[in-house]
Amino acid sequence: MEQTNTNFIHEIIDEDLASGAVDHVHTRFPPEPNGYLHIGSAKAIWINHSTARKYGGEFNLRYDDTNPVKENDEFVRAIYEDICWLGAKPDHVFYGSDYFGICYEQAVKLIKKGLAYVCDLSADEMREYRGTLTEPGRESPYRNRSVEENLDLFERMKNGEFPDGSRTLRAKIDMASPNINLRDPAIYRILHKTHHRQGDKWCIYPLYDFAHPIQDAVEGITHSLCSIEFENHRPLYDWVVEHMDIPNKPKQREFARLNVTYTVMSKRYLRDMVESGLVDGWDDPRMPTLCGLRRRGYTPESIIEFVKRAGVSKAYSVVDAGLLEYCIREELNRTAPRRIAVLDPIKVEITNYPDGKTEYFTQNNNTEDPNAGTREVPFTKNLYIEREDFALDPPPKFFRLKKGGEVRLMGAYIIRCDDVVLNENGEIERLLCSADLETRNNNPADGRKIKGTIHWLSAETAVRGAARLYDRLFTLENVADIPEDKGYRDYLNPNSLKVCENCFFEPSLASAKPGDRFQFVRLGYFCADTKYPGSFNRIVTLRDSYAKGK
RNA sequence: UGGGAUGUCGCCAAGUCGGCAAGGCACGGGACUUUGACUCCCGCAUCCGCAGGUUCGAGUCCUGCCAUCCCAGCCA
Repeated sequence: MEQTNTNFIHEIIDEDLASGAVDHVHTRFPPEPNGYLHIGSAKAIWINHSTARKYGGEFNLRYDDTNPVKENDEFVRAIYEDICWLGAKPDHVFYGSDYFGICYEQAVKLIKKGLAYVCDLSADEMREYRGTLTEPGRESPYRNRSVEENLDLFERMKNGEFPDGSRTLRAKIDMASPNINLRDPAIYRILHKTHHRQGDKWCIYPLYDFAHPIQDAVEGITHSLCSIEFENHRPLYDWVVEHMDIPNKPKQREFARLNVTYTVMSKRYLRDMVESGLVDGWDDPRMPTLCGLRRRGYTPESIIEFVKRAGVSKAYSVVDAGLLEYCIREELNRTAPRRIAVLDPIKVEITNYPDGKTEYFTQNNNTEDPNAGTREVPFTKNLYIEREDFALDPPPKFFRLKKGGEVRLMGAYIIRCDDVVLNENGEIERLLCSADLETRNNNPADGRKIKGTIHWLSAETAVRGAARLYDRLFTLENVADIPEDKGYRDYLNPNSLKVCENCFFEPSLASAKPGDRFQFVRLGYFCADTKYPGSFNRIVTLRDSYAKGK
């Protein structure tokens, strides 16, 4: 990944470096292993990783695994895999839960300093005492327990003497603060639950606001870059950092998270869609997860490029999915081999072409890349063309095949449609065409211009297969099955997935390996699916100007 | 309605000490074209949430409004 552009985060760091506040840069990406990474995560990964690289610093992956009820090892593995795939292999991998001992020690020190206390209020009571946005909170009756009592109670919490929810450890800050996060936030809770990594070692768990700054401090993080909804937590983050006896004092800085049009970015909803069976799994090609995008055929480079182009600021924004599509087209136009596929075939018979004859036509593997070479494609009397490339009743400016009209078979002859054979239902059975055999490698001698060029396949050699067409990124089907109160319902598109079961491909595509990407000429960019052999996912269409009548 | 943050072209986003609005996507027009793709030209904010003020001059300073987002988990 190249680091050319800067942003306001880098300006902040430049100032810190210039003022001597720090002499190096160390960042981290701290996902909670409670789901798979998505394209929104890619922004956070890129910002933290590229910032570290730009300043020659280090980049940690740290699992923020302080809540055992939502986390598991499957997510831990998947996150590492996806972050590496993106090209942001971390210099170090840590687990927040490995610092539970340190968190505990720091909590004890806080108690000794009179800055934390054990509170016996229930969750409901605590909420009541907390006040509201406009009214200050009230102090807990347990707020002024003695240090000795707090120490004793906290130790007994740790030893498992109390049931879940019966007590918390709270930071003693200010119940009247206009910032609700500062109204004596709970920093430890009792939870008798097996942790995916720590097992049953602990029955008290530190909350995010307490654990996170400690994790950052312990790892030597200089800049803790996170999304903007944590801005309200910064005073608390600083409070914790201030009162820990850890020399490193990391700074939290915030940026706006990534939103993309038509895209559900909430991990909760994504999990819901997976668990309800609405999608194939976390790697369903319609999902905005990194593994979903990967299976769909997106490259890590295109995703990083998208994130970079979308930019970094603090303003709420929704980036047009068209930008992501642009990024993958731009890359694949340069790199993807061209192949021919006919998704919805219609038979064409070249009436003036000999039975049993086969000639080979040379096709460019990639017109954008002279080094990509060429390949030989067989031509025979019977062909398939795309049903859409013929019109019985052509609209204005229809440059493709019509009765009595001519069209160029790409890389081969110009043909004229002489007759249309219909079946008993009045549907097109096949087209009877004649080829201008003089036009193999050149234009007509009489100077007539043939505006349209279409792709074709020899019916004798084409191989059958399937293609899965996704209409727009991340849109899903079966809207009617989804309750109206689901937050992701508005993002769903009932026509999002079309499976073409009766496609034909160039013979060479039969040996495509899962993950191989191609441009199917005139149809779009496709990727051989990793789950269904012989089927191709459409990553994105080509820009389509005949839809606009140009 | 308390606090915090943000508001520059349809969507993102640059805009140093105030000096007279980058770029990308999208879109429109044209050239080229054996992918109506690609590529290449050209166009696309007299205006910077609104209203005042300061100034020779303000997107950039001041004042006051307005709008949107975040915060009342023993989630992160």
